[in-house]
This record gives sequence, structure tokens and C-alpha cells, in this order.
Amino acid sequence: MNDMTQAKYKKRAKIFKAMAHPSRLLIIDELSISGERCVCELTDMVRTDTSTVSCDLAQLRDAGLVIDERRGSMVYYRLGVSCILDFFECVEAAMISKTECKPRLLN
Amino acid sequence: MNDMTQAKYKKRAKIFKAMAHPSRLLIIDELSISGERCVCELTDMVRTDTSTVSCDLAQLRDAGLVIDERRGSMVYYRLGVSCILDFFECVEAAMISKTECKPRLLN
DNA sequence: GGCCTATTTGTAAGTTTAGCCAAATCTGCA
DNA sequence: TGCAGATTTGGCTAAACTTACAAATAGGCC
Repeated sequence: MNDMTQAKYKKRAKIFKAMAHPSRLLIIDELSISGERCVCELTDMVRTDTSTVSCDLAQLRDAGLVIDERRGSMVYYRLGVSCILDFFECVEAAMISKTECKPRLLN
Repeated sequence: MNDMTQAKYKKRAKIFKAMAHPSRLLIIDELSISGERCVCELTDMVRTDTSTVSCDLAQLRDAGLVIDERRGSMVYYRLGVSCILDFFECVEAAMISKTECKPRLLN
């Protein structure tokens, strides 16, 4: 694995690491449904400290997954990558089919 | 966020956590290209300890992303979810378009 | 300017993960 | 059975992540 390849995978890993947390996945889901939300709205939803949500959003932003926009005193976030939900659906479908297949193996 | 929702997001997070590492992303890429590989082949590729690769593969397996099959003394791994690569391409495309858009914002 | 609200950043403690080595399993073969 | 190669598991230390509190920053309003 050369340096360029290494850098490529590190960048990808950053994206996945950003998504690898229940709270941040909830945020992604919510943004995909409602279009955009401010930090305070997301804080109510995740039920944790504002600063924690802010950090989670910063992590998603650094990974390029969400876009922030300040309007007045509030900062609104929205999804930057549209394909996230398709991927969720695909993975979930694969997991369902996997669990459905398991009993067959017992025959 | 109720318990059922919490469980759903924890499960999703496990999948992303499994992918959130350069070595494991390289493994996924390699399996998507070559179809299947044994642990020793992947060890040569990742350039790390066999036990580390074995742990990485176990993590991918627990997340439902790869399938293992023992043939003789060797264990072969292959992808269990087909949509991973589509997702990579989509995310990468989004990141490229994002960086291309940035100069426009400077006008 | 001064105050209030919304958000971000810094810090610190607790938890989790990565990486490597050694030991244990498992398979094929003599 | 006993040996050799392939893979997995357990244990350990260093690094990274999570989380909440406190402090700092930014915008709106008087």
C-alpha cells in the first residue's frame, strides 16, 4: 500500500468514522427527512448536551457529509451527500436477507 | 429517541464502525475486485500482522459485511453486501464536486 | 455598549480501539 | 499420533473517541 493509496483510504475512513455513532446517524436521518435543522432542534432530538451535538455536527462537516449555514444567531445544518440513505437501505436489506437465510442453514 | 430506535442506530453504527479503518477499507476494495481472498493473501496486501488482519476480518464479519468460508486449512473471505462500492463512488463523487464548487464561493 | 441567546471550543475523566506478541485451534499429511 | 502451516484468541500498552462541564465567541436587541 503506497502513500497515495494510504491517503485515499484514510480519507474514506474519516467519512465512515464520522457516521459510526448512533447520535450522528440519527442526525443524518433527521436531516434527510426534514431538509435542515438548527443545532438546538437537533439537541432536543438527540437528548444530550448542546456542545456534544455541536461536536458531532463538526465531525460530520469535516467529513463533508453535512453543510452548515448561519442565519442570524442560529446555525442550520443540511445533508451534503444524497446517497447516504440509499446505502442505509441497501445495508439494511442485506442484513434482513442474511437473518432470513440463517434458519435455512440449519436444515 | 426510544429503545427500539436506539437499537436500530447502534446496529447501523456497528456497520460503519467496521468500515471506519483504512486497512478494512482496503480489504473491502480488494474483495470487491478479486471476489475472494484468504487471510494470508490479505495479510501480504495490508502489510501488518496476521492476527491484526484476522481481527479486522472478524469485525467485518460481525457487522455482516463479509462472509467467511473454510476450504482446507485456509479461510476465504468475500463481500456479503454488494452496495458498498456504489456508496464509495457516490461519496467520492460528492467530495470531488464539493472541492470543485469551493472556488465558486470565492467570487 | 451591555445583555441575552445560540453555538463553538478547551479541558479532563472514563471508555473504547489499534497493534503486536504469544499461546491456542484447526486442518492436512506422513 | 505427531508435525507443520493457517488462522484465531487473549493479553497488554498506547492512542483515539465520547461526554459533560466551563469558558469563549458570535448575532440580535435594548
